[in-house]
Amino acid sequence: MGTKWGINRTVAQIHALLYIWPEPLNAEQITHTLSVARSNVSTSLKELQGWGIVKVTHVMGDRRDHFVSMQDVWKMFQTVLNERKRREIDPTLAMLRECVEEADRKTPMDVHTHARLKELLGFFQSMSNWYDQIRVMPTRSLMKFVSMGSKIRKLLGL
Amino acid sequence: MGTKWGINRTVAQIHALLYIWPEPLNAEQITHTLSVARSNVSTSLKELQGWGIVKVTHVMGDRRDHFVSMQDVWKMFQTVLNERKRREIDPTLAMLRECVEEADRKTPMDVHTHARLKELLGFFQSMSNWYDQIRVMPTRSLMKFVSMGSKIRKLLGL
DNA sequence: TGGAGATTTCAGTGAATACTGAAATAACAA
DNA sequence: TTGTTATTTCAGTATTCACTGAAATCTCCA
Repeated sequence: MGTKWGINRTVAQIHALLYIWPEPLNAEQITHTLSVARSNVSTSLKELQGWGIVKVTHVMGDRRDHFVSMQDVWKMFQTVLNERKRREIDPTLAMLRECVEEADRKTPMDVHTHARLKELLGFFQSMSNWYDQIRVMPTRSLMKFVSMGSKIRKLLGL
Repeated sequence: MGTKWGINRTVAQIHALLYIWPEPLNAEQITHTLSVARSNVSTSLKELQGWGIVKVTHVMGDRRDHFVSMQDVWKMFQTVLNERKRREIDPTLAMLRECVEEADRKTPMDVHTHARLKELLGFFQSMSNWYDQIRVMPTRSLMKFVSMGSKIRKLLGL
């Protein structure tokens, strides 16, 4: 599933391994388990730390860095969502705003094109706000919120 | 943003063009506008039709196929979400179920590993249910639902 | 039924991305 | 310091994915 969402194989594999493994693993162990180059493991671990879902720990009497994955899937979901918003949604939003502004200035602007841009911007703005809601929810609330299913519509009277 | 989400450039470009363009376009016109090979346009259009967000139309006195994009961004969001669920979430879910079943049979199973698998399965199941909710919402309800923002938490007493 | 235009298929090529291994750097203990 | 182990960087290579252009197929009209 990872590759379909723009995540590279090694990164996904390492994350899966750390998620499921009961104890912290060092880079060497990961290298052996997955049969990939040591350097590849190093890069991928940095990537995962960049996303905030893998952390370094240390084990007694061992100089080497050891790594663990975040264990709470809901927390993990929030973390990744938050990071994707920051990296991908926010810049898109900024760019769309510029587009609309520029379109507003160019007076003989095609009315249809203008409408499409504004609709798109509106959508992204709503989504952005919604993401912000998810981000600040305590994990437990998020779980409840998502698990609720059909009750939501009734509650909101939609 | 497309490539980061596993969408290829040409496909994204063609979709953007059709979304913003006021009239239906034929493959020839797309080829010229975007400077890509005719065959590439053909393949990409098939892809977009496969996702259900582009449709064929015909214009009077023209044998050639013309193409239009879905115009309602919210509807489009639902359509893509729905398709991604079907293609990516559902198979993952099935595979996770198998894993958990197999783990249940193997009696001296690592308890931590088992717990992780179950947690992951639980998460995907919740998400799956939630997706199903989104799918059946009328566009207007979805808009309201997403736009509501902070009111949701209050309403749900979270 | 033949043929012109429209569309698709697909083998080959090109571009982007992932991965490796060697060398550089960093961390630390003696 | 100096040597040892751990980690990172990066140029080169491999792999995957995207794209092209030619040929095949399809569609429809005369």
